[in-house]
Amino acid sequence: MTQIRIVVADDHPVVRDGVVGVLRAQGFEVVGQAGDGAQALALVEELEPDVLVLDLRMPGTGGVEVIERLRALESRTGVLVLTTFDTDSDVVAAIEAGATGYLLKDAPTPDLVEAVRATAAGETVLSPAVATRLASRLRSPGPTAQLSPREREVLTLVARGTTNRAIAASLFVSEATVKTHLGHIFDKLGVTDRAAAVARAYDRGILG
Amino acid sequence: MTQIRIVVADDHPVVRDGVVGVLRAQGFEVVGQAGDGAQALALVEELEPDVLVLDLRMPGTGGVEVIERLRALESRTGVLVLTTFDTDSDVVAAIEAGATGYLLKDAPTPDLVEAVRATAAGETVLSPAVATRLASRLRSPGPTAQLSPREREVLTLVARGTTNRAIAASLFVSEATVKTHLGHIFDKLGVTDRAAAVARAYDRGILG
DNA sequence: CGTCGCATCAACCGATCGACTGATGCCCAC
DNA sequence: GTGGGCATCAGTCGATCGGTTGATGCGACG
Repeated sequence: MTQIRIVVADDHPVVRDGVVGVLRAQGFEVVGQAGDGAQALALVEELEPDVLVLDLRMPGTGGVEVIERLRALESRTGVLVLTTFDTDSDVVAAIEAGATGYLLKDAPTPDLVEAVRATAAGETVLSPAVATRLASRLRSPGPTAQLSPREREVLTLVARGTTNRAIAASLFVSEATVKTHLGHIFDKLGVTDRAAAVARAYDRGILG
Repeated sequence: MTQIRIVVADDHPVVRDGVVGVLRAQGFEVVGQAGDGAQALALVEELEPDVLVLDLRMPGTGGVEVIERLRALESRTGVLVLTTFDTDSDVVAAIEAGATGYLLKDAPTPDLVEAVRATAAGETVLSPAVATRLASRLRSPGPTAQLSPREREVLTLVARGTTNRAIAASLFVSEATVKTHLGHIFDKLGVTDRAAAVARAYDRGILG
């Protein structure tokens, strides 16, 4: 079979070297490395590799944006997300954007190798932890809801200790509006007060 | 000069391989690898390397505990913390426990190499981001204060949306006591309400 | 032995919050 | 063109919160 060609994108040099080393040792052909999203995009467009191993958290152009743009370009490169975090927002955003696979960095090396192979073949691979998270997301449609931009804006201010009145002033709306937003936020997050809402938001990666 | 002997401890196989690869390529002698704190301790005791490259966040025995035990054993091995996170609590705990150096994983490879060399020589090396954090900590003694165990307990319940009265019942104290604790928490975190306190606690790694 | 941090409690008060009900305008998708 | 999500607003009400001041007992540290 033809050798699988790979581009690795991660802003951590150490991690990048590690992934590259592991993949090369397994006989894959690593044709390019990127330290941020923009480089990754350019490399993939130029080299058209079979697989892009991608970290989500990168300075500048983030991983999710990279995936979206690749999909927009109808790239045939499979995207294997390899990241440290498994917060709801990250996972869901990546999968929705069109990631082919999602692996956590604490995955054993053989799993990584197998995931790359599967990604090249167009198969979807998910870390057990990620799969569990997605499954639980499907099970409970209630707390699944995403916050609207305005709601996130309100919640961000709440997390800073801003009072409803001050939030209203800050956003140029009435206090009643702020309260309504907060009520919706509480519903969506399944909590009953602002302190808990902030905590849930952090847990889910909405804030932080 | 004699070759520098190193043990690498990280629960992420990919990262571990990366660090090991980089260090070996630079001519260091990696004499052992560990995937958790207990293994790391055992290896350091047995092999007495010059440097232990240590991830803080590991399952079971965490990095900070490893450092503390090594210091208790009067080990002469230098500890270079190499981790993804730079939250206040992590950094401070590691330094206080006796870490020789503290580097973030997004450090360039040459910096890592140099840091290992410095650590072996007993010098303290800090990531710029970490150094900044420490400096700002010294500058502002106010928000430096750590929360007492009881205060953390209260704050944890607050983050769950628990009401003061319910917290009081849960901890078998009066509501007045809870309020007093909360007042101290607000002072220490430099905030004025519970929502902001929760947010700050997450930012500092106290919660989460 | 004095001091300091921690944990505990009291009582008061004004400000704020969150629940509830009900309503309007907008824009997009089906 | 009808429904649905989003953003906007109103008004009321009881519950709660947060700030304040003051006080006690305890252990640690010097």
